[in-house]
Amino acid sequence: MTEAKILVVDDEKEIADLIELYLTNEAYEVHKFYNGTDALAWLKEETPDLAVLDVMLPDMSGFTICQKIRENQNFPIIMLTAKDEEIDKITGLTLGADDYMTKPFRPLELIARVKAQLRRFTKYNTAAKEEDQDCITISGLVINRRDHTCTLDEKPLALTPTEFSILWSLCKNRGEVVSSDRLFYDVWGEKYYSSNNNTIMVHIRHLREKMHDSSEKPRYIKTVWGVGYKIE
Amino acid sequence: MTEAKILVVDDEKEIADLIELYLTNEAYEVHKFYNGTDALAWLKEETPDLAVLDVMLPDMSGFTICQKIRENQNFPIIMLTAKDEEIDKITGLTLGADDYMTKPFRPLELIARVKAQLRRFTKYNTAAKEEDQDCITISGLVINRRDHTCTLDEKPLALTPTEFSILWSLCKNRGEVVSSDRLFYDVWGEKYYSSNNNTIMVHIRHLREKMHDSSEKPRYIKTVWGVGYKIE
DNA sequence: AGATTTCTTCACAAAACTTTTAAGCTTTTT
DNA sequence: AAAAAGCTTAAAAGTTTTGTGAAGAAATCT
Repeated sequence: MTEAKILVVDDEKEIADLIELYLTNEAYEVHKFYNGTDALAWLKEETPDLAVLDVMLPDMSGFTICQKIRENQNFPIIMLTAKDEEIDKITGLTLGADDYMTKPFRPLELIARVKAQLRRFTKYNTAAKEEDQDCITISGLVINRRDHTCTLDEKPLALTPTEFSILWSLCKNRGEVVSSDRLFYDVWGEKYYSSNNNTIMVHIRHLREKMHDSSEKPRYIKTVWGVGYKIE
Repeated sequence: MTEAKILVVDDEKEIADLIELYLTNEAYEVHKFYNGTDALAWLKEETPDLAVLDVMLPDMSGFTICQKIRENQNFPIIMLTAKDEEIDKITGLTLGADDYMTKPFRPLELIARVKAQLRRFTKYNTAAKEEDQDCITISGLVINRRDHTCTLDEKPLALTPTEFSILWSLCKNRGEVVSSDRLFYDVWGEKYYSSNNNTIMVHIRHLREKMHDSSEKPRYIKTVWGVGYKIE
């Protein structure tokens, strides 16, 4: 791809300018904005080949822009996050994005990632996004989102709505650690986002009870200390 | 890279000469200037592979040179700052430098960083390498940031969060020395920045224990005396 | 409304992890 | 060769995270 069009949004002027400088040196066409509103307005008229978004913007979250973009477009997005923001929060919320970097970052590394994403995108552009399933089976455990049922070794599991959501989130992200923050976000949504209680732990306990799973040597829901829970 | 061309600008003659000495010993081609004007003049004619710039110069700030360079070039820049300029640490990085060191510094560490930057730069510039940003494999050692697992010769390694972060940082910077300060910054973030204890050393020991690695003849985590640790 | 189920909070115990401390060892410098 | 600086080790002390039981609040059902 020659002279890809790149959208850069960051309210810290120096950083935005710096990124622009580096990208321009690499012969990219840079469109730079210091706030989300202007960026969104521009996005209505034009479509970049890639976007670099800061998470913290004065008028809106970079996540919001990311979501808006994903509503109808599929080009790569790289998010910039502050170092002090908890890493779980980042991984939890950067799902719509294709990559992220923590500030302060090495400009050259950003360039490298921009190039990598552009390569990846042009390469797999044709490949469709993963289709979402309604039923997941994990060794004896069957969970169905459509009719909201769950069975374990053929026997039905009666789950409460919250329990079901948590288990669904874990199954959907099978093999990955899902942090408490992430679970909270998945189940309760962004507005109730606060993880300063052990609500999730209690639900996990109930889930494990109903699944006859122990906390020490669990068959399904495993505790990843200091990180979260996972099912493999 | 053989015989990289390196620009050194520092008005303190002893320091500039010292840096030149060390770099020359490493077979680099050094171009040394005691002020910014001469350096900029030289930059109009030639292009180095890397630059080491002092922040405090008699005629202009090192940042100015840095910015001038960044107007049309992308080679790595390492800034030298006085110890008391705490804020400049960040500003230096964000204004276009790729690394920085506070004076007084250990010459060996500067060399390590020069090498690291050169390696990184060539790495970034080499042909398309479809690398997985979340999973690194180093001869038998596999570390995955996404599912937070680590295996050594197929066998799972149970790591604590801190151990995991340290090992990740070392693997991510594979081949280059990571100083204790750098590790501290990577793992704990800037707010807890203080390296006047041997916390890291203890974690390194635990890591080596779990990896069945010895400190005398380590397979993975190697001690680079006076500088830090590295994995190759 | 009253009963039932579900969800959240709290306090405390247990487990796991991190940091500190201190002593011994190795490398580098003087 | 002695001194200084840096690294390793081990164990104790401190902290954080997770698990559990029980109780009260909120929602749902009858």
